Order: sequence, then C-alpha cells, then structure tokens
Amino acid sequence: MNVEQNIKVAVDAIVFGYTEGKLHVLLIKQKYGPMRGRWALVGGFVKTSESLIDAIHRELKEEAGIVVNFLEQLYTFGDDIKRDPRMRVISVAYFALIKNESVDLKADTDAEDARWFNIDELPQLAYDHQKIYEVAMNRLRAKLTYQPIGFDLLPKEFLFSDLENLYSTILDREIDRRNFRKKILGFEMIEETDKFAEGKPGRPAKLFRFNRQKYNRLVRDGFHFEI
Amino acid sequence: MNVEQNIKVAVDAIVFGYTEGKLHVLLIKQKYGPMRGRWALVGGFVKTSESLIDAIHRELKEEAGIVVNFLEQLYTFGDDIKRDPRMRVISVAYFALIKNESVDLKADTDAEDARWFNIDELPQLAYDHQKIYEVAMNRLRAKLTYQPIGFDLLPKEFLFSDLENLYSTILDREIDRRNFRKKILGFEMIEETDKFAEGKPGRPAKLFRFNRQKYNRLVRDGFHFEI
DNA sequence: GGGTAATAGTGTAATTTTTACGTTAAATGT
DNA sequence: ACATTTAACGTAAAAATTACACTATTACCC
Repeated sequence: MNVEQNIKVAVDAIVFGYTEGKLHVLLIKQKYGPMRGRWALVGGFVKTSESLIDAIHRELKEEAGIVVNFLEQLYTFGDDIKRDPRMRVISVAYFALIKNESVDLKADTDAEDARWFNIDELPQLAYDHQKIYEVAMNRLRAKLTYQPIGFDLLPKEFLFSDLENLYSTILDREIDRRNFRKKILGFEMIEETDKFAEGKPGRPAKLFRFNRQKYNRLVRDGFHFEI
Repeated sequence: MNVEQNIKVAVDAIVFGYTEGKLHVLLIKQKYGPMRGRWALVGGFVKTSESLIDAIHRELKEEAGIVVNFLEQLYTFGDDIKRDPRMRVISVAYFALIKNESVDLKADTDAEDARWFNIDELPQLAYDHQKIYEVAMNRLRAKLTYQPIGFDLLPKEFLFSDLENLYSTILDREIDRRNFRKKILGFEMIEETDKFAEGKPGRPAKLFRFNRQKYNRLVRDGFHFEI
C-alpha cells in the first residue's frame, strides 16, 4: 500500500526541575536549522523503527545526558501546518520531571548548549515551544493536585518545608503549614527518616522520604490522592 | 533539509453515544486493507497539508456522516511499531461524544458499514483499537466526574433520571437520587424547562436543559465541577 | 553563657461538605 | 377507585476542611 503523505514525526520533551525553591525548565540551544541560536525543548525526529517512547528517551540522553524521573505523553501538536518552517512536522510532546540532584547536563552534537531556565526568565523559544510550555505548565499544576508528582521533583530525602514550598510555588497560593502536614502525613505514604537537615539556621528539620510502594498499594485499594 | 523517516500519521476517533440507557461506540466495518471485514474506529491518514483536527473532522464526516458534540485529543499511539502490519503508522486518537438525537449514520466509500455497538457487546477490533477503546473508557469515566460532559451525551432537553442513569451506568456505581439532584442543581448550571416527559408510566418528569454559558461563567470565576 | 533570631513542630474548635435515609405527589392502567 | 409507577423533596449525623497561635530547638552574637 502506498500512502501519499509527507509528514515528519518528532518528539519533544519539556523537562521540569526544582532547585533553590524555583521551578526550572531544561532548554537546548539550537545549533543547526532554521531556529539556530534559539532555545528549544529537548527533541528530534523519530526513527522509522523506533517507538515514540524510545525516541524521547534517546533524545534526552543525546541532547542532555539525563534520565528523567517521571515521563508521560503530554499532547501531540499537529494543527499548525507551519510550526516547522521547513516542512510539515507534527510533534508528540512529553512531560518530564527530574530530581535535580541527578542532573549532570552535558551538551552533545545536536545542541550547542543545554541549560536550566527559571520559568520566570524563559527566553524566546523556538518553533511552537512556547505553546508546549504553556500546556505543560497547566498539566503540572493540575497534576500536582491529584497525583503525588511533587516527590519526583525533590531529592529522595526532603524537608517538609521544601514540599510545602514546592506546592505553594507551583500552585501559586499560600498553604497552611499545619493543615498541609496533617493531610500529607495522613495519607501514610511518606516516612520519617532519622536524619535532620544541616547547615540551616533555626531548629533542624527532619528529613522525610516518599514510599512509592505504599502509595501504589493505597491506589490499588481505591485511594485517591488530592491536595 | 532531508529527514530520513518513513512514518505515516493517522487519526482515529472513538465516538461514544448513549441510547436507551446504554453506552455505545461507533465502529466502521473495514472494506479494504489488512483488516478487511473487521470493525474499527473511524479514522484514516492525515493529508500532508491538513491539520490533525481537520483530518479527524473529515473522517467523521466521510466515514459516518456525523458531526460530534465534544471532541478532544486522547492519546497518540506510536509505541507499537507493528500496530499496522503494512508499515509504520502512528495514530493520534481523538475522544468524541455525540448526542444520539443528531446521529444519522451513512456509510461511505471507505466503509462497508457504520454501526453503533453496545460496549458490552463489542466485536473484535482491528489494529490496536481495543487498546484505544480502553484508554478512552478510562478517560470517559475520569472526565465524567470532573467535567460536565454527560450533557454532551444527552439530548438538549433531558430528564434528571436520564442524567442519573448515565452517571450510574458509566461509573458503574449506585447514585443517591436526592443527593445527586441536590448537588447538580446546586451548581446552578442546569435549568428547568416548562415541559414534561410524555409516554411513560408514573408521574411525569420535568425536562431540564444544560446552560453552557452559565457553566463557562462559573469556570471563569474559579468553579470546579465535581461529582 | 545569656539573649536573640530563625525555622520546626504541634492541637483544637468552627464551618462546610458529604452522606444516609423515607414519605408524599402526580400520572397511567385496570 | 385503587394499584402501580416514577418524580420530587428535606433533615440529621458524620466527615472533611478550614482557621488559627504558641512552644521547641538550634545557631549566632554579644
């Protein structure tokens, strides 16, 4: 069978990280092509015999040298025929979260540079990547309230104040410390460690750990996370 | 620029309808190709200069002669390299709802037949369409609880008992009639008409109407629908 | 070593939301 | 007129959410 169609398929990933109390996005400076010099999401063309998920994993490794912590399909952008000026390209966008501790960015052939940008200081983005970013921010905010993805942005062991801060930063609203703690602890999916934070003024805070097994068990039994 | 890639892009729509208290899915009997004789979702290849959304609207019209009431992207299926045995095809799947009153199915060139199937009596589906159906059912159930999409499956004017029935059928759980009515009416987005149901035993029921403008206004003001 | 500044940690009462539940109302068919 | 069928409705108990302020533990400075 011969299908008369000339559409190329790309994958792009929007990767969020959280450092120093701020949300960041990973961008790659384009080395070639019509968007040379502009910053863009991690991404590239899918190979003919490669699954979409393999393609995005490959690009994350090639362009930034990272392995992410959470990854899911976001949306497929294919309504703007001219989103790539060279030819018809549709992009299957992925949404990713990474614990910043695990990040060691390394630029590679396709990219002149890979960098984290504070979301309040994003440069002008290539292609329709600004649109993808906006869809992703909405997904992040929505998802944060009904799935425990905040833990995928924090180190394995974290402070309650960090978690609280992450929520109030991303959701952009104040959170009552006591009620928040009560609620989260009530879920019984995070555990105290016997370690304490060091090098900060004030009373040292306990470190906590998210127990994904416990969470999965709860979900199996019909539990629904909700902030 | 020349990209070495030979992937074809298709769109498929899973269309839900609700008639006689049962949920139905629209299927097309394949006339040609490797799945000849099998039932499949509405769909086909995207044209090179056609947006994805135009493509799915075109297929819905060509293959079934329908205009749907609600349409959104569901997921892009592209991880199974052999989902189409002929060549590499990825499918951008759409999720659609239709008021059955407006349905007048007409088969066309690509399809030998277009038919509604009760979801409890689905035939074996072509390609990976069973998988798409399952993802869509999950989306339908989830979405029903946090967006007023039930109204997109009912006639413009409907009975409370129909709405209640729709919810308990799709969510597969019992619903307390009084609490349900109280909650829905409390949202102030549906209106009484001065008409009554006819031709049924028992006390005649009032017909109601969903007011989308009111709903949109509520959403603008921060309202969140939730059953 | 005592005071101050900084962050961590905790409980209770009021309000709101959700749940559970039974009786009367209006029509049709015999 | 009476039996059957579905519609319509309100209240009390329970649960969840919100609002709110003080004590605890450390480091630093004098």
